[in-house]
Amino acid sequence: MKKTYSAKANEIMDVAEAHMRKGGFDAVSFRDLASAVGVKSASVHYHFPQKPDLGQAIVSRYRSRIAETLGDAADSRASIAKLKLLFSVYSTALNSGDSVCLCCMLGAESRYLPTDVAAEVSLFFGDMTDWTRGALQADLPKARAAALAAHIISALQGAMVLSVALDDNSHLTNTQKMLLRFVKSELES
Amino acid sequence: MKKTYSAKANEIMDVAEAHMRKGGFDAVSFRDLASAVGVKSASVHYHFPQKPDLGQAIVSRYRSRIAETLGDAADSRASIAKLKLLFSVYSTALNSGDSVCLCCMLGAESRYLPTDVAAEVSLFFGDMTDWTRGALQADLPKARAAALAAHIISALQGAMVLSVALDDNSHLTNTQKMLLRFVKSELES
DNA sequence: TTTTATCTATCTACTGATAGGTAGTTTTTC
DNA sequence: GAAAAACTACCTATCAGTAGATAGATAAAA
Repeated sequence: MKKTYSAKANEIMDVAEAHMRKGGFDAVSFRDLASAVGVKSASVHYHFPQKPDLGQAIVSRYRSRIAETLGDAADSRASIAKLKLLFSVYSTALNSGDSVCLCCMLGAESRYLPTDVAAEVSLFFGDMTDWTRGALQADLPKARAAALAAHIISALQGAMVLSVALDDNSHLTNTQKMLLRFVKSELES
Repeated sequence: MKKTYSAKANEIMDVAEAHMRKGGFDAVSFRDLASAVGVKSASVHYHFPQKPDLGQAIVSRYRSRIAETLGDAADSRASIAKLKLLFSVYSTALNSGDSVCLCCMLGAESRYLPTDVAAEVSLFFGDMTDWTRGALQADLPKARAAALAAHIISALQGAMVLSVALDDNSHLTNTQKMLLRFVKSELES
């Protein structure tokens, strides 16, 4: 199901993704993208006929990339180790772009996005909570794991917002510490 | 320091705030605002000369409104009661607008906003973490209260994003339950 | 010969912003 | 108290800039 794109299309998506993370869906324009990758705006339309096509493609690619990094949530690694891997994905995202994660940005704008794009964003959050639930499931009752997983993803997303808004990435680190503390106490009980 | 605005200016701010919560700063246009309140776009410029003026005014008004609802964090109410009041502010915001809180939206866009607006958003998060820290300070060491407060605000913000993106407000409720559980265990230890 | 990837040129719609005008109200001055 | 000045809250008209999108041409590659 994973679509492939030409090198130029990927280059366009790279620029668009970085820009979208800072200012949202409307913040990227075909003209800006074009000049950033050295073509004309009509050529961007060749690769992505409409803007929602571009948006959906970016989010979809983003999902695959993270899924690949996280791997299988049901494998033999310890729950805490998996959690730390999840944390590192968020830390990397924040540090490597000086902006919130793509889907945090687009998620906030959900009510305003083309439906195809919003749907893909919704799938992303499904991916993340599912994976986290899977990572905790070995050590917790199913319902507890699900509730805890949703909470973890929420907290991480929010911590990115504060980190960016206050220009202080320690908010993400702080929330990761708190979550780890909480999860450990939950695993013990 | 609290600026006052005419009835019409407030009406403009109401519409702008609601719209900005859904699509961010760029999603509101002077023309749309004007037609929504029954004037011409030039008249909106009369009340708010430049768009950043409007943005800052909205966030500033938002801050005052919430500060008034929360009251004094250092008064005699119990910590847990104060926390529940904080939660209700977030629940109300989510339910009364079907969108994330204004500063969650603008906070994510921080890197893209006019500096005056971004600064005001940053003050909002300062308000919130300060108040929460104040609410917890009677029962916790200072540093612990500060870290916990920042975590609570982060988690609540993120839960709003998931609630909107997944069109399921139980994410906010769930995170509030988890936070309450965590805070109670911290107070006991 | 068809496909791929680009171009030029253009369209309509909308953006924030400004200049300058007009009633109606308030405040100041004589 | 009346006239003059100033202020408030709007208006019309317009500007330059940018948005997404399309039609049709071109050149190279498969």
